[in-house]
Amino acid sequence: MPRSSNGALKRAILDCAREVLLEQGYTHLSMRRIANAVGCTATSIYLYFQNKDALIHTLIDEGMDGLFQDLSGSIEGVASPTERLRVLARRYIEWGLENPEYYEIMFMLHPERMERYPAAMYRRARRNLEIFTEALSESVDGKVTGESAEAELRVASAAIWTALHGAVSLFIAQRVDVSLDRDAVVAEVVAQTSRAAERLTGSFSSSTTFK
Amino acid sequence: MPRSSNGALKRAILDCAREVLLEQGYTHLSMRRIANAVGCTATSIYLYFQNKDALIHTLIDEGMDGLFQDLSGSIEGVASPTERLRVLARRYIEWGLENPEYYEIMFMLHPERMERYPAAMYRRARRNLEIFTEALSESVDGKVTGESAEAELRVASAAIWTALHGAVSLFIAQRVDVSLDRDAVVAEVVAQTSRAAERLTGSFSSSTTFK
Amino acid sequence: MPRSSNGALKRAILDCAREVLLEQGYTHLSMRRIANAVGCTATSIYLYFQNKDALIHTLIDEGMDGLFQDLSGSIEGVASPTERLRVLARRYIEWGLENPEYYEIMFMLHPERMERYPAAMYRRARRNLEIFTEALSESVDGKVTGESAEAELRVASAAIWTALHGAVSLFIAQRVDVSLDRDAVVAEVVAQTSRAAERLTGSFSSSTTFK
Amino acid sequence: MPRSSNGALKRAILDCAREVLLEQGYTHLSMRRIANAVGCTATSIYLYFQNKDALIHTLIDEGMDGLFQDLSGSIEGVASPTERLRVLARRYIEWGLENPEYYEIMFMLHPERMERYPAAMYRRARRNLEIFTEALSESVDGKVTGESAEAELRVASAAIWTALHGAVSLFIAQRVDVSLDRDAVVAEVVAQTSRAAERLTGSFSSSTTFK
DNA sequence: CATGAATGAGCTTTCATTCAT
DNA sequence: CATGAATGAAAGCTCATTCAT
Repeated sequence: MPRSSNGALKRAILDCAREVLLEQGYTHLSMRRIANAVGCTATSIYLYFQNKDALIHTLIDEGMDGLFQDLSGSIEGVASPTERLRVLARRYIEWGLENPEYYEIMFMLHPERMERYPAAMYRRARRNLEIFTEALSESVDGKVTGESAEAELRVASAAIWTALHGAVSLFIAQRVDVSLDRDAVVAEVVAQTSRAAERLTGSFSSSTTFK
Repeated sequence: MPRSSNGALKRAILDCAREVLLEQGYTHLSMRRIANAVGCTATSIYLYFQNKDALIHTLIDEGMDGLFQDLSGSIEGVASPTERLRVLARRYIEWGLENPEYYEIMFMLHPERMERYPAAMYRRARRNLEIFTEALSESVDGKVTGESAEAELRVASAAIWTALHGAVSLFIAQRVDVSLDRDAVVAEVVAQTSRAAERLTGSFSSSTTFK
Repeated sequence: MPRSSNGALKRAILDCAREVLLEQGYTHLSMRRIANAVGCTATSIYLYFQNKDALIHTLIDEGMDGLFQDLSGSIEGVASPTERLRVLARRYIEWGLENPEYYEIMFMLHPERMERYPAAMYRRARRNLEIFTEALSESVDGKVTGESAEAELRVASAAIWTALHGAVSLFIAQRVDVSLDRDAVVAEVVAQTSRAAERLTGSFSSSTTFK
Repeated sequence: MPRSSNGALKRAILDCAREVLLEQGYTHLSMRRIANAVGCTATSIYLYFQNKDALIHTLIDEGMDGLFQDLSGSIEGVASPTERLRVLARRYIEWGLENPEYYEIMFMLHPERMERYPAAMYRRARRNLEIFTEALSESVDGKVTGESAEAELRVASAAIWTALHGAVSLFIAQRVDVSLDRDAVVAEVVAQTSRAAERLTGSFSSSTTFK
């Protein structure tokens, strides 16, 4: 069953892997099943990927890149830094919900699999976090000072990211009560996270120090 | 290796399953490994649990109960509703980080395994969400009115929960940058979520409507 | 296809493994083939052996023990030390030719497989060499003296062993010209090796020093 | 990666095969690995060799020729027939230890692979035995007579060869106690074998007839 | 002359589960 | 109450080889 050459099969393998992922979940993602979906033998996959790890890493990398393109695209032309942060938050969740199969392997995989994640790919993946840190940084523009300013920003953007991730992952896992209006929940999460800037600059009453 | 009868072995199985879970992760949780840890045969496990699903569901149920006990205990004697919400948020994260093996199977499992989750257990699990809804409800005490008042509260508490879950799950999966101060991130997440009440009651400026 | 319990299958596995070994050679000795020969599934083998290595090591150990029993039995009641050495040499070759399948895995395996050979088994295996050293030692009885006496004996018995092994292994591998009288070759090898004692004691003319 | 045409690639394949053999052992010698080492595809190998067997046979043939050149060269100018035999014995072992990768496939392969060994090559390989027979023959020069004289010589030289092979193969397989002085063992083996002439001519006391 | 694409057979091993005792 | 014996399905992976280009 020869293909039209030129790596068309490689593309097909990646696509079908995502398909399997979407329909049967990561647990059932096996080389044989992928091969079956593609219409080739399991052996053929090894012509394009050194092993299963490499295949998955490629998939993750594609996902990371796709997410980053989406996020950076979304804030183009958005002038207000505050608004930019909000847009990012919203796009993150939406991208996750639109690409659950990517999202699952990107962020919901057992850490064991990630230990061997190549450094070059890791750097690309981090951009998805940095874009939040940057937006937050511009958003507070100089108002957060002191030695630990940068650390504070990184902490805050990590907190934002975890919150967004929580929403995406629970929706994907179908753990959020279906009787709730999904859009409303998303909006609420976005609202909660996108006020981080105000907190950092202390621009509202709450002066509580948390234990 | 006969036990003192009467389900002592059942207890041992559950405990050892958690042990295996903690030490080797869910991926490596197999009937044989549990049996090995217990000191019985894999067959024996089937005397107490219909199958692997049932065992895991029991484990999840125990975890859900443990979490609920912990959460309810934590707000006993806390008068301020606002403070109560904050305490709950903090306790949720802390419990998750203290009981990662429970948390992993409770909330980080592929939905496939949950599809068969028994209704009775499901109801018990929901209390962990409801406790947030209640706290939030008391926190806004009557200030959120109208037909959709209840829905709004449920939406808001779902949003809180997802944010908390995001933090716990990413920490467990070791996906949060290790160079960050974990306590600081947790504090930040707690801070972000525990201001939900203010939002609902409109007690601050932001009047943005989210697209 | 349940067996008569009590490890009868374990025995059958070992026996059939030897059978496969004899008929198809080590290269084709696979878990599946063994299972096929036994009449069980490959999985069942793992009930009795941790893995393929363990199975082969058991086989080797059995062979080593069998050889040792044979060798020690052969010299019982042989009074003359010189004659004892000759008998050992002859029995070694004969045992090898009678048990080619054992011999092949015992001494003709790639060292890679032997790296993991358990220490306890290794000690048992060494007895087959030591029995030669002892016989040689008694054979020269005190006539070889000096600091390096023991080392000399060990060197000489190693040389004897390698010669015997060479004959066995080449016969097994069918590399010796079939037109030759096998018994004659064996007799010649035995003759060559069993005069080692004379050499050590210098009881004949040859005083050449070998570079 | 086109070569300078005319079989340069064939040469590279053979050389790299030996390299792989030396570094990874026969077990890991696969067409793919050879191709990798050469820098061509596995398919290309089939342009020069009908199959893996043919490749290995060629390698064996080269080895057999190399050994023969070495052996014949070694006795040039050695006048004494007795000394010639000794030199041959020593060179055989040394050549084997210096070219373990050749030796392994030449003499330590499962007979299955040799069954298909081409007759022409087989004849060339035999010269390595005949050179021993000849040396032995000259060594006893007319003193061994009778109908079976030739057969006796062939038997004796086969015995010599097996002894030498035993030493080489066990050293290569790392089965000889590493605490022993290798040179001493080799010297001992050479000593044992090179006295075959004396035995044949009955030039020493031992009049034992071997059972 | 050389390759890229592909395969089928085979490998060791792990898994959840069943059944007679 | 508990086990020993056994299984079928599946996993990831490697191999020698073929064929059209």
